[in-house]
Amino acid sequence: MNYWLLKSEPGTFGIADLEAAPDQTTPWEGVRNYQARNFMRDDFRLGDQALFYHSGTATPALVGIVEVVREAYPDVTAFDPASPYYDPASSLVNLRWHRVDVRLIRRLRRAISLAELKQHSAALGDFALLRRGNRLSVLPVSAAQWAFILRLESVTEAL
DNA sequence: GCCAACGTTGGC
DNA sequence: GCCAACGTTGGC
Repeated sequence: MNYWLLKSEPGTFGIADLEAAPDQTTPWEGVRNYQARNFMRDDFRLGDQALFYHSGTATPALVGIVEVVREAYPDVTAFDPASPYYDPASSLVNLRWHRVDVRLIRRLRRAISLAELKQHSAALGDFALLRRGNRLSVLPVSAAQWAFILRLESVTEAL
């Protein structure tokens, strides 16, 4: 089983939107970065879990845990000229973009902010989220990082 | 709103 | 294949 982190701006699609979605499940679509796509297309497996991260907010933070319930399939938003994710270079015979489906497992008991994660950068090791200038919207999380973050969830923030 | 990081595009 | 221009991301 692999662990991941998925970024989303809550103004576009936040954890509240996922909670409100049918079966608390959503296609993770609109990813238009090759490295992020490759993770989803090549490495996302049924049952993999991912941290749900809110970006572009006053306090960017981890807010939930989701599970992969469908492996990669065509991201048809790329075919729709009316979609903000439209990409005329993608078609069914020359498929460029993929999506997966994820289902909410649960919210975190408390949001864990980026600032808090940075305080634990030594324990987290080489964490893609904390790498300088990282803008990847889909990134891997090691089993050790995953376990550490879930332990952190149970701890009152030491500030 | 600013700006650094960095991916993509396209001319050559 | 190089690289400048440009666009986007995302923290602050």
